[in-house]
Amino acid sequence: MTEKSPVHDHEKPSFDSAWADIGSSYKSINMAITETLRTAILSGQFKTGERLTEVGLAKAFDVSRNPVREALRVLEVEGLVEINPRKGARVALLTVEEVQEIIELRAELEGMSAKYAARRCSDEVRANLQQLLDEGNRADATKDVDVLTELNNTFHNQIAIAGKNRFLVGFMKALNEKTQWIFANRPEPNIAGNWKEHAAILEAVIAADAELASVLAKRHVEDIGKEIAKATEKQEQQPI
Amino acid sequence: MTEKSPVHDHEKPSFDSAWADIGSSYKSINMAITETLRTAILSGQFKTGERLTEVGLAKAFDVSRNPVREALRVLEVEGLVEINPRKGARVALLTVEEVQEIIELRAELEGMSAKYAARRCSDEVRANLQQLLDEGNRADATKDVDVLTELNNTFHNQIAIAGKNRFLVGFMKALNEKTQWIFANRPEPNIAGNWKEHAAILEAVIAADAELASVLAKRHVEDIGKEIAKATEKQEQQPI
DNA sequence: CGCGTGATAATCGTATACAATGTTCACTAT
DNA sequence: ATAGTGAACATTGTATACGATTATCACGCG
Repeated sequence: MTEKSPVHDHEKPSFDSAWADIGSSYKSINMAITETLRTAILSGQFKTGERLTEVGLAKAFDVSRNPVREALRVLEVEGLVEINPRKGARVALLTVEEVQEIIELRAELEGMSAKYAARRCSDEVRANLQQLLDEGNRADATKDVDVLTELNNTFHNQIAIAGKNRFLVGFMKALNEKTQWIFANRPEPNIAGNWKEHAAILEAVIAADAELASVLAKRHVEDIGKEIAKATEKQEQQPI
Repeated sequence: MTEKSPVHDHEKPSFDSAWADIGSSYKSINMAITETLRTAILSGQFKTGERLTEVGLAKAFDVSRNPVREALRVLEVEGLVEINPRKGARVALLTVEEVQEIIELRAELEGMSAKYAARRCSDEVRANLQQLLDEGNRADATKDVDVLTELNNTFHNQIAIAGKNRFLVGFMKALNEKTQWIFANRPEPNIAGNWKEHAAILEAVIAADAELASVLAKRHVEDIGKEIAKATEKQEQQPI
């Protein structure tokens, strides 16, 4: 499924020693299935509410049910799958209230993250952010949409990482995924032209203006929320 | 393992209809093991870094390895267990930096939560909080430590719920668990006498003073952080 | 014609089995 | 003695098998 590192290197047998040491780029089937399923759900390939039977997925991936079960359990914790004992699993649903709550929280955390980033980013990180800003400005000038969407994605992650709080990074990753998921299940994503907002945030972070960065980042997400709200109204439905 | 609801009640066969309908208080073995393991880890029964072999746990619970594997995968997502492919699982480690980050984030989120709670709590919730406040004051007056620790736990959860954001509730639950875990792996928990801080927060929430509630809640967690830092210094070690 | 009812099929929960990989440790050569 | 080597053991990864529960659906009764 993936290439495995050929070196075993006689790493010290101690189980206690920092075993984050590589060697294992090995990916077990359950991990591969987890990732595949996750992206399939987030991209809308699997519709919300769609049933996910173990044998069905097992056949689709041509594996036994065990790795599938483990993947489903993981995705349940992540909130993407809903499992009912002895009933089965399905892609989770998102109510409009939950969508609002996701955006609300994401706005706060993005603001918090930008604040931290502005306060804490080292010269090295600052340089990276500056580079990201330059690339984005170029891509924005030339209307290079592909590069722009790519940069849009890295933007949020970079800000989060610059904030130097692993758990905040994790939470924001989860919320970003959910936002992506929301867009995948709504009409007209239609964002991507908003690099200027990102640029303003980056500039504030680079300038170490924590307060401004925080406000801009929060507002940025709230704008996204308005986009979603508009798109939702245009449709009718509730449980998506 | 648990009593199962005797009624089947001919629930409608539709898979799409709100199937959150009970019927299933059934708890599968993997869920039971997940919960048992989680509390064992959080309470410090399993030391951080301790190895968790599948066969070992399977024998301990007298089940096959499958439910154990699923439980371990779930706990890995929750951050309590660390799994390395083809190496095995062990109870996760917490560095001092991570402890700081947990507290930092918890302080922010607790403040945010209190702010939301103050803004949003309905009359009914307000009444519940008032009752919680009264009970706590009584227990504090009579130095009833058992009741007090109990109330301390419900306090944070109640505030979070009153904030009306499911994802914030989830995140804070995770962070609270981790805080509990930190204390379990440090000397002298030694808190429990701090009901007065809780009381002040509750009063602010009930009075709908969002700003005050937010500041008090944040500071409250920061105080907890100082307790932890003191206890940590008193020891020497790093990776706990 | 609608509604309970039982048989059948689909699906989940768990156990067992086996292959692949990793770890341990005695043994040998230097 | 120490470091390398390889065989035995331990552990994980995955597949298969079987029992238990749930869903489906045709059938007979009112």
